[in-house]
Amino acid sequence: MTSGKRVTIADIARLAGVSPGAVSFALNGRPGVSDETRQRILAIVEENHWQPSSAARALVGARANTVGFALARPARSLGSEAFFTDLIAGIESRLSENKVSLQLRLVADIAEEMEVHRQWRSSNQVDGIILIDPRDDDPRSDRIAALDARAVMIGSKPSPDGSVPSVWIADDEVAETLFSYLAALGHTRIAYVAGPAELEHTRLRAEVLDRMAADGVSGEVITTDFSPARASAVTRSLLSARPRPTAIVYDNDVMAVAGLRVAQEMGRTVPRDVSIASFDDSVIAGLINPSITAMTRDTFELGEQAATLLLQQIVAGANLPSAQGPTPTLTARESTAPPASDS
Amino acid sequence: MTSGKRVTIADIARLAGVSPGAVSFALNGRPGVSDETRQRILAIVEENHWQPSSAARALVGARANTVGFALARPARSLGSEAFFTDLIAGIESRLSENKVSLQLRLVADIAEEMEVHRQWRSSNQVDGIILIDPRDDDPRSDRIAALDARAVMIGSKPSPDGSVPSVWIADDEVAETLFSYLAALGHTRIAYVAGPAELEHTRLRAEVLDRMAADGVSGEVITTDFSPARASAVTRSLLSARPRPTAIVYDNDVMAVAGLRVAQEMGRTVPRDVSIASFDDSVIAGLINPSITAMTRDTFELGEQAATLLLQQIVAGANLPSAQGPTPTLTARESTAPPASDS
DNA sequence: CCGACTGGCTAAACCGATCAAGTAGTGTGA
DNA sequence: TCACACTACTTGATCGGTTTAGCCAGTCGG
Repeated sequence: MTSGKRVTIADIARLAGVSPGAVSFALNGRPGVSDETRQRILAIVEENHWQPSSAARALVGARANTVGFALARPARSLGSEAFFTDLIAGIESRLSENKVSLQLRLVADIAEEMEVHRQWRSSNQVDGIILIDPRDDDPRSDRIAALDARAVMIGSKPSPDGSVPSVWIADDEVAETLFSYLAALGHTRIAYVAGPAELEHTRLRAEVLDRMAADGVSGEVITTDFSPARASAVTRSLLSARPRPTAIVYDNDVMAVAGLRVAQEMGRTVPRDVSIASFDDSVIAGLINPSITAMTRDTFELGEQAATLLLQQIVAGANLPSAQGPTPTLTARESTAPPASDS
Repeated sequence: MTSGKRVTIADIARLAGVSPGAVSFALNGRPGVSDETRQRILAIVEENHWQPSSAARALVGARANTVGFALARPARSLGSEAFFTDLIAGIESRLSENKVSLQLRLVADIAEEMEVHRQWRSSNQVDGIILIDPRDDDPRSDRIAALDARAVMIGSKPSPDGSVPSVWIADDEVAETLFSYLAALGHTRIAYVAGPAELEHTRLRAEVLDRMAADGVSGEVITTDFSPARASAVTRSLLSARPRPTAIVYDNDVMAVAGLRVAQEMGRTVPRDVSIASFDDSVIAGLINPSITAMTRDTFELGEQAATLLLQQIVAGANLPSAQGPTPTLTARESTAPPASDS
């Protein structure tokens, strides 16, 4: 049907009997053409299926209708975490509504990530950038400012003024909710099997547990590399110790499942002998036997909110304030109960 | 530091004392400049951190160094399947090595998918396109040909000549492996809890089970919408029927976990009373108690292979033959055993 | 009745690369 | 010595939009 040649603004102009400039004015809703002419042009555009060339637009510095996301994580490990798929799906879902595409790129480290940001910016390939995994003294924030790019950081707290605004989840509140729930059930010895120590949320959650010593809860924090193997080993030694914890909280659902299995292999009944909970929820956590108590966070919505903030900033052409993301809620399931009176 | 103005080929030309055209020749390794001049130009390029403008390149029809992937799946459900994250990670991993980006877009249906393909093509935004979920009489193949675009289909069989080449996983062989394994254990009544009937691999797998009637295996196929709720309901009725199956195979791990739980709730011991297996593996499948026998496929590598084929086609400027993807292997775990002698 | 202003449009420059065509300058062969 | 080829460039067109400057006709104010 429609053969090779692409329909350009010049074609439309010829058909409408006006100049290319006039067509551009009409299309972009700016003054310079009469309403009558505008309607005629728009009709012809419609009729001939004209599509703007994003390359040409990008060249003159207009919108690229694309947002970039460079991810500095090991590619092989991404799949085991539903987090990223949900996040990306959420981001994309909001972007799609606005006919904006997502440019995804896996990079080795922060240095390469920043290099990619520069390329994207300098060639006008993206209108905005999404950042994740904030760290202390993050070099990316300054770089983004130097590039004069719009961006959002997905993190654990509001950004300081002048740096990249964030969409954040209050990890301390999340920890407060889960640990308090266990304490209210009567647990006084709680172990927290965490991720790597350098992650911000690990620190925030551990601090909450520490503070609960005031309420008579003795907490123990063990950091891991997130691997199920480590989780199994840690669980085994926790349950062999004396006195042993009556509740174990894991940083994610995969580790919790691994821990649950170890407990069962050691002959403990969950939740009678030990309660188990996770900071991360998933479909599986609710299906397993016993189902696992977890903090449910709406990662999809987190992605949507980040995309929304970014799009708003792009339209405004300026930074906007940080925004709090969806608040995780406690989903109590079968794996938690008051501790057995004897222990 | 490096302030606003972007470094263009004209800047480099001025610094090197040559014309912009000469710089272009030097950069693209084509004849027309002396080796000496070329070296000088490249040094200046390096020194001044010149970066090509992809917009300008795209405008003249050169490579965009981007590959497009429009996904017609409900955004909310993507996260529960590790498949997509792994696939995308695999694709991206190979693309990154070649400094190529992935343009991801979620769309509502095939019509919108094709519309996006047209936009991408007509504005030279992507060099190639990835397709997934082939269907009978797929309209996308013709459209891709009309756009004269490079593409790969991720599917279940080699593509017919002239259409979009595929990277495929032999779903019939996969089914053969798993069903035969169960038959060899002594199972003669096998149920298959499948996905939607319109998916190609559902049909292929079901056909394999049907053919096994010749070997004395009576199979039953129940299609679902992939939801754990349906899987639970189906499992409950399967295990209440008489005679009931001694083995149940699920299309993915989430459904298998749901089925396992139902069996346990009904007082059946797995695998003594009923064997359970899945066509899809995951970390969780190996951690759960009992761990679930599954067909392990290397989705990451599948993505890598698809990206490789696509990149090769882009370089060649022509279609290449379909290629077989990584062969899934059986991972036997605790959830399968010979059927109890009585039943 | 003249100048200033305004609405509606055109012409042309521009963005940053690629590439075909053209032009010096040198060397080669008859 | 002239034609010819070859090297090493330069010039200028080109892609498809956006945008500035300018033109013309009509209107208004004084």
